[in-house]
Amino acid sequence: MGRSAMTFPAHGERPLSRKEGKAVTRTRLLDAALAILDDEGEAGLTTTSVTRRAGIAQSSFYVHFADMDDLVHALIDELTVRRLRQVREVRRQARTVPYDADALRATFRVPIQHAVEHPQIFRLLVRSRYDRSTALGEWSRAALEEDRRALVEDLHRAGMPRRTAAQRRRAAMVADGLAGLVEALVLGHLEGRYADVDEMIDVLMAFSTGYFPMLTDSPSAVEAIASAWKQLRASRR
Amino acid sequence: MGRSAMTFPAHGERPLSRKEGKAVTRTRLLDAALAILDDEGEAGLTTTSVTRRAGIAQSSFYVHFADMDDLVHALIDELTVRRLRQVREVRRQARTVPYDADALRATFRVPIQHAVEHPQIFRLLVRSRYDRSTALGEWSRAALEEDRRALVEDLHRAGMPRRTAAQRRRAAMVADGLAGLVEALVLGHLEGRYADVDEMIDVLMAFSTGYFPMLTDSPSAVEAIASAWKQLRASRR
DNA sequence: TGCCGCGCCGATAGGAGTATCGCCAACTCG
DNA sequence: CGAGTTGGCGATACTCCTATCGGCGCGGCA
Repeated sequence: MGRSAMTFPAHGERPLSRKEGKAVTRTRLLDAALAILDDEGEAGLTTTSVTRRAGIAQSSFYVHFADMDDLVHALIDELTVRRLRQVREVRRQARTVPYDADALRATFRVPIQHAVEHPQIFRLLVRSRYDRSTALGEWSRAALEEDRRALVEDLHRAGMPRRTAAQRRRAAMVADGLAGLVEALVLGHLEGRYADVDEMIDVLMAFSTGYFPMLTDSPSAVEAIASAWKQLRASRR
Repeated sequence: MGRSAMTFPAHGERPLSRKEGKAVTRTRLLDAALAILDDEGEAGLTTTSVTRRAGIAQSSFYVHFADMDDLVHALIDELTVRRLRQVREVRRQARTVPYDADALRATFRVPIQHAVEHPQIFRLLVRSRYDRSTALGEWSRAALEEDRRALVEDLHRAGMPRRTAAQRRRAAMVADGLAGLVEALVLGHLEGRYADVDEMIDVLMAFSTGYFPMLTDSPSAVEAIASAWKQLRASRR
């Protein structure tokens, strides 16, 4: 065997070409970076730690990336591509079926499944929004803002009024609230507290009935909330 | 003036005693640490950056703390004391009045006000939960778990059934959901999207009506959700 | 009033990380 | 088949951070 300490993953019969080998190493560096961000946060992300986890020498880092910023931007590009695929599926789900219980359940299920399948990406997204001075922080805030904007459009399309600034702000709050609900339960799942995704969606559906009255700009919105309280009081006698 | 580069804040007429001066410096170091965690995250937290922001020499750090871990634990102790005061107020609010609309609004308002008054602490709490390998991560997860446990107790006391593991899990999901709702809207406020706390609480109240049927372990819980859908469909014809 | 304690300081040694340099071996292509 | 390319490597210079050392000046106390 040559000088290299690298061991490639199983790759069929023939050895990798130079280009293929380089691409594999680059992918290992990106995967290593994502894993370290998940395990140790930005403080642990160094060329030394990334290359060690990727299984190459520290100086080999600079064959693939100009510096650490370059790696982080490459990671962001890759995460953005993956999220665009996910968001496209969520958008399709939200658009192609009428607004009923099954449709709403499906619009909850898609992001939950993505988060469950890619927990490192999910955690990086939700934790990075607090980073003030990093490219990851900017990426996360932009992604979450785009999610909110799209969800607000869904709510308006479903009937939530949008004529005044207060109405649009109300819709944005509902969108933020829905995202906060999903995030909280997904974290519960990832932290091992809730195993059953359908049970999670049941609770999300229950919370969601709370904003239904807002889907019509009518007195019934106020009446529905009053009615909910009345029913609660009645059921407790 | 003596050798020290320090400038004390205004402190009435008389100069500080030695003990007072030492306490002031220690407080400046803790405040500087919290500010740096907020601005730059754990990666920016070094003895050099903390002492520079506190306005003392780097080597003076070791007069007050054994090392950086010592400072972080001292910060955690201080944040824990402050949160105990806050949690006590929330507990009092949740206990001393009957379960009605005004009481529920108040139980939302207290944590929102604390977060709005202490945004750095709020952001540190919610961001640190993702830290796997830090004392701040452990502190945050413990604090949020305690919040969830107390909120679950509130829900059970308000009537949510607790006989089976599924019922307790359902209550925990509702508690997590409520926390997720509050956090999402508080972040919206801190990020400048929502200025009016009462408007935020209106939306929280609306979402909350969604879990009301769960407060009784009766067929009406299922009927209420079905009724909500029926009302939605009726209002859209 | 004088000595001691101590909070602050600058200088510094050692460690960790970044980025570069020069070399090697193997792949690629004409 | 041979020259050129290049991905990987070890060594290293430089920077930044941690932690210690010794000194200074001033507050505190007997």
